[in-house]
Amino acid sequence: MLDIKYIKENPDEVVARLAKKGKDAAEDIAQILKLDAERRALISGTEAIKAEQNKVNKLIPQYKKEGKDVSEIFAKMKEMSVQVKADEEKLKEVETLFNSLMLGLPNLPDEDLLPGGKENNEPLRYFGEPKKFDFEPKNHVDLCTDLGLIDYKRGAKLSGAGFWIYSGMGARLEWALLNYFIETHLSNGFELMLVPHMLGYECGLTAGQFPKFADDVYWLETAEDERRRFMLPTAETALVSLHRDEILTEADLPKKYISYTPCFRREAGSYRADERGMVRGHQFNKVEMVQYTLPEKSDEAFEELVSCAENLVKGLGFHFRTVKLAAEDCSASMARTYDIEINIPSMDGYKEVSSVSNARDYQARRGMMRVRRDDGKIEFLHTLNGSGLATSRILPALVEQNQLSDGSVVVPEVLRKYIGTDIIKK
RNA sequence: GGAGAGAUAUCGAAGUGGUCAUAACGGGGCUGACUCGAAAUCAGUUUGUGCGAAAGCACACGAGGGUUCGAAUCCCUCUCUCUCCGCCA
Repeated sequence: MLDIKYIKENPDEVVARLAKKGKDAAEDIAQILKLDAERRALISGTEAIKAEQNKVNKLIPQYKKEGKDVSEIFAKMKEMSVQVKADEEKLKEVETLFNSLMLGLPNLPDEDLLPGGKENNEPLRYFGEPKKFDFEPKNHVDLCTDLGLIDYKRGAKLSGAGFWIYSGMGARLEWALLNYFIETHLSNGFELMLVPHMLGYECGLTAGQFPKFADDVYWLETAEDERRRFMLPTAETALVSLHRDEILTEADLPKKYISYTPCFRREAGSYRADERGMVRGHQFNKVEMVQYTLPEKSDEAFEELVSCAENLVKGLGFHFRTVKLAAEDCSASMARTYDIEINIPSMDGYKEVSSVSNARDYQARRGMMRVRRDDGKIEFLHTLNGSGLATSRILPALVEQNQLSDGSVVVPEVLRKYIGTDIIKK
């Protein structure tokens, strides 16, 4: 959520910056400003009556004690109470509309981002060289099937398209990756949290996924009188609500969390022919990093998260690049995002394995997450998140980049201690 | 699944229709006094949100509704916590 005071003072700038994100917000902003004026007029009007009510109210016990007639006062009070009720109803209407417009506004992109979409994404740095093969490399679907790493058929049997089973060495490899990620993060001072995989609506709202993208997640069927819950699409949705409605102290920050969870996404209509195998499924495994920081420390934390993600990929020995996303390619909640993309030889170009973002105070405002400064002042803190990492793109890249001419796959050094072998053969 | 109890500030807790919400009483924290220092003691201080240029005003007793001139207090719905019974990895 954006700051209404900021919008009020800089409406044109807000519209211009949102335009960079591909959002024409001129009408919404105009409407918001109108509703805000209405809202404040109603508030001060109602409060004046309430103050009068309170004053009169104090007289009643006194009058009664003295045996005076209170019927006149009662009549006056009734009148005021009717007025207040009417005003409050109106206010509620205005605020409902105001809030829904405010919640619909995306975050402001940072000033230095290029406008527009993917075409304006800017690669910042490359690591390593693309893999060259002196034989015809196989794609990861064939490799994984041949080596018995992934059982696509039985995955589909169990749950349908978009699901697969990690089997045999594939499951070992997947688990090894997760172990490698988690151990690395722990050594970098992150705290591991194992969170619920079913979440309440407020979590999605705070993270910024709701109300707009509420249809992109799986909702659990619940009884009429039961709280509605959805399967989390990323651990960020849980981790970013950890401190909802809390006031942390300056000494509490930064909070550095990681969590491993499966991620559940409907991915309705987004399935593409070139995304075979496990590149885009309804369930995938991911370790997520989240930081809560002081506002002035979030840029530093952002760089830290990017390098944490980069180091994980480096550790696996992969060629990758880090890309600064153009404004429109950043998700709605985020002020800036860098993607780490690796090369999957059978696919054109690069695929995202990590996305690191700074939400600044956007999520903090939605979830009332604040920090009490040492001088006693209270302000919104900043939240950041990044994948560290999602395995569903790493494993295809791993088997494709590390394949040998006989179809076996070399296990990266860092994973060997978890698997107990340096090569996966038929 | 059945039965019951509860939710008030930083913690425990009082308040059962108005004069009792910064909120009794007790503890904790902070500041000061006493002290070489500490403990003990004494004094002071210690919620958040909204509106407002400010003074200030309003709101909040788990959440949302209702009754009433007036609700922490009465009524309804929901959320959460605890206890007992049943079931159970």
